[in-house]
Amino acid sequence: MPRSFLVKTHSSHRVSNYRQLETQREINGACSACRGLAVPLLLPDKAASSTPGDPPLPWDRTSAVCPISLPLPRTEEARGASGPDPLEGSRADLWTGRAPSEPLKDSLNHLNLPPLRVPPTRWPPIAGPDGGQAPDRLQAAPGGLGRPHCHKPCHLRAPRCFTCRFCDKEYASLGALKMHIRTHTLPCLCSVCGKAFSRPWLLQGHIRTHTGEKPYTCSHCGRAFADRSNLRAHLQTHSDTKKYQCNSCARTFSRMSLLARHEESGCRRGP
DNA sequence: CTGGGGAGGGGGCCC
DNA sequence: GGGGCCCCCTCCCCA
Repeated sequence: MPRSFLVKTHSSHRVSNYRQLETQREINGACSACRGLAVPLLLPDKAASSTPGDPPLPWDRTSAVCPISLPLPRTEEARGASGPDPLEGSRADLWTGRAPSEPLKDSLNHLNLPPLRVPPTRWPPIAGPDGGQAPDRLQAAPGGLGRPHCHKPCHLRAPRCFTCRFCDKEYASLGALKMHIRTHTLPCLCSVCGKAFSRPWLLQGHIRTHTGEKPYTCSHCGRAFADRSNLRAHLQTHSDTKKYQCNSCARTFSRMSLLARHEESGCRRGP
């Protein structure tokens, strides 16, 4: 069973757009693990800010969340040369207090998050749909991250378990719970594009998409990849034996996802 | 429909 | 206990 399968099984739960999760970010402090991560290159055009005079955007306020230093020259020419930023509206929504865009509001409703406190001194208020304060989704539980005891039937056989107050997942240790909590709070923020991640190394991998760094090289063809997993998947293409076989037609595939898509499309060839 | 690259996610393990 | 890293996975997109 895939490990990720344990948490999110339905595609409807997948958050492919980080606008949906940005409001969940841990507010009351920077992610210490992300300190020191830097992007030593020019900002791509798509990361340029909006028009001058607009309120400052997240990447201009690195002190707000994760203080990832970004000593980048950002000229007005670069700002002006870029086209409209598809994420601009949502970013501005989150950091300026303007009412969230409709997709963002829908996402918030979809997430159905429990409340969590937002310290007003560290985080700009997010306007709700009616122009008032947004629903208080980030309010922390009194005195902790989660519920230290189960008050319902618990699937863990541990004498004590910790339940995530965001999604009711249960963990045998507080450390495991804290790690899980990060997937809700997303404390690691990319100062280039504003995307948020649960862990520093995820952010590092994302930063490579900005830098173009590809440290993983295929020993067969020399092709480079930014992500080890993608290299591993690529290595499968060099393999004669494909791991995943269709039960109906015996075709083999290099990836489970390809097999799944093959079966979903309706394999009628038979064995 | 298929193959593959790119991006990102989660839990577990080790130090 | 925390952080870094690993492994395995999914989803999206394009040719």
